[in-house]
Amino acid sequence: MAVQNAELRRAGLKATLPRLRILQILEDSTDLHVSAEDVYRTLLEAGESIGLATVYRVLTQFEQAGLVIRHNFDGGSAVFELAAGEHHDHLVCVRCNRVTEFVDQVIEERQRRIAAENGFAMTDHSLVIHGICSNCQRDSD
Amino acid sequence: MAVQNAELRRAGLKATLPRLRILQILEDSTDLHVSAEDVYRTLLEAGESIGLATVYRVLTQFEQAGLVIRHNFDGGSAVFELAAGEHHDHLVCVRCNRVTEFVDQVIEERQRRIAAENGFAMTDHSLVIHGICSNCQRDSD
DNA sequence: AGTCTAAACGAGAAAAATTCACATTCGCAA
DNA sequence: TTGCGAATGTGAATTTTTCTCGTTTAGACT
Repeated sequence: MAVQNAELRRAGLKATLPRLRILQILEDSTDLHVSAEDVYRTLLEAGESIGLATVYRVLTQFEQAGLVIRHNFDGGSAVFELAAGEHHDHLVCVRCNRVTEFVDQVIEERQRRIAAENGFAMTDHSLVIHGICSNCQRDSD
Repeated sequence: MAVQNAELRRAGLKATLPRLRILQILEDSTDLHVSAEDVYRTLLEAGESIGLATVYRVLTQFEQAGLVIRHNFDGGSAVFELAAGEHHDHLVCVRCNRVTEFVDQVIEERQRRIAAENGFAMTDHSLVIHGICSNCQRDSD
């Protein structure tokens, strides 16, 4: 609990109760990628009375502070992931939506070069490979 | 006009008036990436009375038929792009939202390998590099 | 050309995701 | 512990997209 407190301070955010709870939920989640609704539901289940608007606000603040990364995998709703650890990209199963992470230094390097060649100061990038995961291939007709 | 007609047939779609008009708009657009609203607005300006729901329906059908590709660059609204030509990826300016396209065979190849290594049957992929374009860098304070 | 039928359409309501407005509450520094 | 500006909760508003359903239309077959 004191840990999260320090994390928020380091990010330049006041350590308010909603922020502490939401950060805790992100850290405790077994699922790497959670939506605002997921967080809100978890809060309700825990009996906390934190508004959905606050969840959105806090997640956006976390994103701006670099604590989390927002992904728009499918366009339905955005999902958030703790920014802890190094950068990575994603494989998303188009059948079951399972997400697998990977890192590839060759791709990272090419991206830097491509941005430079096009005069872009790269701030970020996102690579999503869509496909059918091994489980779903097996289950298929 | 007969050209679009044949294109729709080839895609397995009836050549209805709304579909012909929307396909034409996509082909005529100077902007490579247009939203459903963009298409709708263009229709209104041309005095056509085609409903917004139809625009969404048609764009989704076009996507399923492989005529267009849908992107969720920012999460606001989806944008569509004619699927004509070869696959490419995107550089998006975080300031002005200008989009530049690029192709990199090394990255394409690595992606195929990564999907295979993870047991994924790759159906698609999308790589977006975010950054500040040269124009916006110059304009900056 | 005329007729039929399933598919497609238009309008507006509805749903889903997200943001806003504003009165109240809270964190924290003095 | 008190005060103030920042943050929150509620509920309404926006934005984007989908759904419903009565009407129209494209294309096959006279």
